[in-house]
Amino acid sequence: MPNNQFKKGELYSFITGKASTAIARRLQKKFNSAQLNLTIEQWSVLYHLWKEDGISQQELCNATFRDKPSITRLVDNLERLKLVKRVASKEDRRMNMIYLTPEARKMQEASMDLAEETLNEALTGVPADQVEICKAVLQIVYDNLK
Amino acid sequence: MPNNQFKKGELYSFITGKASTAIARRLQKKFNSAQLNLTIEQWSVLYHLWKEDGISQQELCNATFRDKPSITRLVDNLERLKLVKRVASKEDRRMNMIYLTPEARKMQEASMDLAEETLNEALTGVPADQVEICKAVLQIVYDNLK
DNA sequence: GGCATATAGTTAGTTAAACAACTATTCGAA
DNA sequence: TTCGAATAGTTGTTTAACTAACTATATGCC
Repeated sequence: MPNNQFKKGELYSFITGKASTAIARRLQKKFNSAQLNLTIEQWSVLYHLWKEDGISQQELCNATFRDKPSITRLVDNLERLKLVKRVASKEDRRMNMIYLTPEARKMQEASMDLAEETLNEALTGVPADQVEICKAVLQIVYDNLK
Repeated sequence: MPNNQFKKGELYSFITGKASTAIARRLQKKFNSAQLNLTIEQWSVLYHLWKEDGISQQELCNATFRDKPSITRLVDNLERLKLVKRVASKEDRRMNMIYLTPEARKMQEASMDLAEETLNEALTGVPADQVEICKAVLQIVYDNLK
């Protein structure tokens, strides 16, 4: 007897990710109000570049769980916004190393503060230990499927 | 002291919904393999119509947590696939009532089985009580933000 | 060295989401 | 009763995901 047999009526919100959609929408609204001219997807790329830039598009694919065409277009748009620069690698000319511009660095603190604020709003009233369980379950789900 | 103060390094996967994205991708692959010519978004609309059809587009907006233009286009595409029909309401001529075609009804069982299978794969190794906690947390998050 | 294969990235086409602006119909209140 | 506001739905624009097909460079094996 499988321990997680799902009843059909419960499938929908798990699959459609209502909660993460709601979080992303709230964060986008905060960005707009704060005149931060960024989409959530662009922010998710910058998020990894703030930790380390000068990485390849392929590394960004892995970090952000996106495919190569998606990263190509996101980097295109970030480059048009003058937030990143493609620099051809010296060692392997197939690779573009992606570097942040000073403007992009300036956006880190404000946007991370808004993201933190959004999550705190989202998790209001949820005990910390349940948040931990939820995060762990979502990580297992991700690992099971990737 | 807020009980859910998030450390910045933990934000990303919560906001981007890695887990639900992975579930949706897995389900889409199963649909494709099974020759079910449906996107996950189209399926999510049919999902509600299988419970009750003859409802308005606005009711579909509420049920699927989408805005009106999104539903207009999804219904456009479902109509092109001959899976639904728009019928102007007699009582209120502003409204389209959306009805399933017989072809759409035929797809219910197979697609729901694949969805159930996907969720069971996703939740392999997760104790049932932790699944329940996770669902409850995601519901609270959704309610906090909507 | 040369050729098959793998890897990095781009381009094209379809589907979808978010937002703003729009039309048509209905409702409600002076 | 009519005029303003609310509601139902559509259209246009931008951004993004996914697939498939493509170019260019690198690697490895003979």
